[in-house]
Amino acid sequence: MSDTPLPRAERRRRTERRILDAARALFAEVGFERTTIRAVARTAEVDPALVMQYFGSKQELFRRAAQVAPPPEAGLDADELVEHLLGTLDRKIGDLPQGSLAMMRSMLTHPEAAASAREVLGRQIDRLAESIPGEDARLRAALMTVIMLGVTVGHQLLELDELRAVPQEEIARLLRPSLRALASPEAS
Amino acid sequence: MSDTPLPRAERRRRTERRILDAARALFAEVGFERTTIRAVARTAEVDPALVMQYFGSKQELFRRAAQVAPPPEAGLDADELVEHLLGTLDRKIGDLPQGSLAMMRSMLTHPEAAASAREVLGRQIDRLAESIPGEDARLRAALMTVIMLGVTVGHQLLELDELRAVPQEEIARLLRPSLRALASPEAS
DNA sequence: TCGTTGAGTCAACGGGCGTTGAGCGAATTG
DNA sequence: CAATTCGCTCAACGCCCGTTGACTCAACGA
Repeated sequence: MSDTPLPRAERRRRTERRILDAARALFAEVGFERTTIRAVARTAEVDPALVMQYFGSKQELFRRAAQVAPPPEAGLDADELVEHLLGTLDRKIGDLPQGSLAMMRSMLTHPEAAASAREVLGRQIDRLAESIPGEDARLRAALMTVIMLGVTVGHQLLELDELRAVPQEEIARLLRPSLRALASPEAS
Repeated sequence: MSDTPLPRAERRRRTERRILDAARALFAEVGFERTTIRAVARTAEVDPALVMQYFGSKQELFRRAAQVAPPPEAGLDADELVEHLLGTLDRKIGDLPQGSLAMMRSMLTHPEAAASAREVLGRQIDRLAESIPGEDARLRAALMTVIMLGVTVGHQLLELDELRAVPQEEIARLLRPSLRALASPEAS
């Protein structure tokens, strides 16, 4: 068997990664307060003291683990914007979204997560508002944003059967007119 | 001064109420995990042991404090339904809504709160679906529900400036077409 | 080969938590 | 007025948490 004992630096990197992965999964699953350093360490098969040694504090570990997806780029028209938002719906698995879930899971109870969520949503609102005409662009942008927030919370965090039972395209199809109504102001 | 020493039963009732009010406020503000029996007792100006004596456990205290608003009645048509939903937007202050906030604040991190939220939202989806024609009524109802959820979370819990800055009627006005698009299926 | 580094462990700390049981003293009851 | 009830407090319990400092030992560099 290939038992090259692995160089020290590589071992270190892998261990840190394992801790970060474990933290991400736990933060995403049960949120900041119910995730313990001890549980993270156990999952990563490591001593709790090592988690502290690498990340300094639980708060800092959370900061490193809970990363959020970047907001959409500027310079889209209203329809492109809607499609971009709907496109974000399907990112369920993988690395970055797991971090986003951790952030969202904790945003109602952990102050720092709330601050971060506000900042990210604020940036998304800014981007959206640039592409929406009219006086109340910011409010419309905010509503589009919280609509997506609600769908995500209901789907990913509360795991509502009604949303989980159908493919993402079906949700996107039904949601499209609602978002369009907000993206392009006109007589209804 | 009127120093009628208050009958025992009355004192008891008032104390229990004070505890319940304190619990509601704290659960609504920081959620289940960060709310401590000791803090509730301090706020209600009472000994922590008394809270236990009256409510048995922190979990049971939460159950009593975090009550949710009843779902809409059945038998409305689509437009009435939309108006009913929009009407629920303004309940910011008062007693029952404080309980709802407590529930919502904790639903992403406290399992029992999550279960309760799922149940309440499920009932609301049921009610809405009854009044919506078409094959995908339940999915449409679910989307209307999570849209309102998103607005409420953004407004009441995350306290997004963009939503707090405008009167509730303005939000209702902009949201109405989006909800109508889901409530009454037709070619867009 | 041998001293040095550094990844990883171990045992313990101080503190806050939910919870409990004994007790006090004023309102109630006969 | 004596006996009893009961609202309420006090002091403590065991537990788990985040965090720390001393330690072990294999990989490394000279």
